[in-house]
Amino acid sequence: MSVTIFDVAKQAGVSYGTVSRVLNGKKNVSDTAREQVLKAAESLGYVANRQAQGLAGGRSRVVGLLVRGLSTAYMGEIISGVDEELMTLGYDLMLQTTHRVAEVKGLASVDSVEKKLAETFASQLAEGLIVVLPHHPESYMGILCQRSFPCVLVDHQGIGIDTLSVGATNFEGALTATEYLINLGHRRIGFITGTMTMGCATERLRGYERALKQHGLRLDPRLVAEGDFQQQQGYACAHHLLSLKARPTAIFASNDVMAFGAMEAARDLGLRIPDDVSIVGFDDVPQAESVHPPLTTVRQPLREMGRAAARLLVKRINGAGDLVTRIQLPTSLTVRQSCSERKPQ
Amino acid sequence: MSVTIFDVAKQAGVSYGTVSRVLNGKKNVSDTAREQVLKAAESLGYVANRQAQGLAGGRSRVVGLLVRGLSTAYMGEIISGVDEELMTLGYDLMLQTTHRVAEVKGLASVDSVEKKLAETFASQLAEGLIVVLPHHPESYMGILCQRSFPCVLVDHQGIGIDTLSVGATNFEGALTATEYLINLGHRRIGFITGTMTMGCATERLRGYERALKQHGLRLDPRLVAEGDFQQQQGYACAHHLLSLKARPTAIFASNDVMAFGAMEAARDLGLRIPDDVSIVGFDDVPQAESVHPPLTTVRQPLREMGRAAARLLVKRINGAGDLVTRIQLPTSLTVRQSCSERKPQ
DNA sequence: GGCTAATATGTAAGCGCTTACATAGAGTTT
DNA sequence: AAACTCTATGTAAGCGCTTACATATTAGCC
Repeated sequence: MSVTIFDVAKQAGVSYGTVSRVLNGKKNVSDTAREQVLKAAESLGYVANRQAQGLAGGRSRVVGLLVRGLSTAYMGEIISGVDEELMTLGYDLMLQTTHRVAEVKGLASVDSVEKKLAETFASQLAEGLIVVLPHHPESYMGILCQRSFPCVLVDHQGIGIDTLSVGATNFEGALTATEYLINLGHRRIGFITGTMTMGCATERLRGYERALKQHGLRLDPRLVAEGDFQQQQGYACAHHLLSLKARPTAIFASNDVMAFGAMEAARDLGLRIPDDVSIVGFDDVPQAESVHPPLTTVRQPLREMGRAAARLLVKRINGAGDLVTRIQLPTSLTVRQSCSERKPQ
Repeated sequence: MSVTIFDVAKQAGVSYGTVSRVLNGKKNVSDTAREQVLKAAESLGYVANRQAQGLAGGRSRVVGLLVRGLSTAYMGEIISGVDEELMTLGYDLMLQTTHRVAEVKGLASVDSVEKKLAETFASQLAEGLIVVLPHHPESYMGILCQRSFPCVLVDHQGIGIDTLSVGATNFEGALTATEYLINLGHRRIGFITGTMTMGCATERLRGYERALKQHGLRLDPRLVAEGDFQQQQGYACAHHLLSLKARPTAIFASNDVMAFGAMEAARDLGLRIPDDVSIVGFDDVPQAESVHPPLTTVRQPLREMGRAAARLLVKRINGAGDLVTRIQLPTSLTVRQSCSERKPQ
């Protein structure tokens, strides 16, 4: 049926062991043999059977990617990054969503995630795991790390000494963006938080607060509205903030999606962006540059975060026990057209 | 290291053959033996090694999913559906993106897709393939179908007698939506097309045209603008249409993302939605209900399409050679708040 | 040239499983 | 009770590969 290593060996006139060595780039192979094998493999269209490779060598060349859902552009960007890097590293990607377990089977989600992970680990299909934006990784990551199953957390602070993680400078990003607004003359800056149980959300709030403090501005709690990273909540929070007697002249939303909601709220209240109110987001998802006006936002290098996670994981898989346990990528302010100087009132 | 079938056999006091039979639900096993095995497997936390299963039985229980990119919510929904269904069917999902091949390696994309597919096929990691929204599937699907490698095309018309495909009633959906606008009293209805090389885009245009015709309205070519399924183009097209002397009172965009762009354009021109202009989209991505006003749109059951594709593929893999080669799912109009009756002018 | 040391190649074992086949035991038939 | 069937179970082979080991070849050195 399919071409095996034996077929290649026969055609090349060498033993199958030699073929394996050539294909795996081992040394101790003569140039002539190598050449023959390569030629034979090419002409027969040989592709190694991954299952057999995995079974024999213990290397499946597959890593698992655990995400909660795929409905956000945020996720799409990260996955793309992971995927790209994995390709260059010769790995394949097995997608696992946690939601599906919980939803489909009606189980408590943490339990099922845990079970799923254990199975992934035990079934030896994947050599490692990348977990994006987990809510409560402590519950199950412990088991895996303890058994030294290679794992990388993306966009999470990490859960201890032995966890690898990749993140971005949320605090600094929020600080920079807030300062940007302050420097534009804004004094009343509304802030829409993310889901406050998540590390990145609290970091962003901290950045906002710090910026105000550094510039001698008082933190007005009425200007901080609690969002949930969803567009509708962004709309609601912004609507509320912009309806205040002393309404803010700028709004900083903890992610782009909420910023989109804020833009809508502003418009529905008859306010022009950026003339009447400036808006800043966080993430820099692709849509941010497609909206009108294009959104000024704190860029998180999502793709690069995905790539970094993939690199880190594969390094760990290959036992390169280096000292890096966390990679923190820089955020940067992407200035577009949703902000302007505060008009003298 | 890991628990094997032998460990289970020993603990259960039976031979490994019996364990395999029990675990695979074969008959000719006594109840007592079955019970023993199950108990032993449970207590040892046995999970089968997928690689070995695949190698021995030729069933990897993995299917590949080929997509072009992950940045759209559209894709996310379909993948979620595929993923959900695959889980209940006991399969895992291997994600393959075509963009990455082209981008990373700098190759001509069709060539590399072809190569990638051939490798997937040959490496026997996946038992089948789901291809979402391919641009030119003819070029490579031929090879696979010919070798009877199970494949399903999603959101594509299919390319011949032997291809399985899943789609939605694009024509009917567009027809219904256009009729809806006509029934609201609109007579000048702008239309923004998708990428016209894609089947779904032409179908939607046909539906629009048919509706006009059926209601005795003349097709005004000036009211049809060519878009590309992207938000910016949606903005541009809508801006153009709404700037016409005799501007349309409604705009029907070929997907939601362009409808979002259209909403922005309308607002930037000082037009209120739905009072001054009605907007209709296509797809019903999650964001459609989060925008303001919530978007009236033709719902494509994206998740269900994904599920159907997964079901169809697995059926084909299992050799259930039934007659179904295409599943067409119904679209439906989701009425929200972006349309109103045409005001008497 | 005879020795060791290095290098190249062939062969066997085994990864964990499925499945075909052989065998033993129980049940049925006459 | 002998011959037969049918069911349950054990065993062997083999999926396609990697890798340790054995063997053959070559080179290097005094």
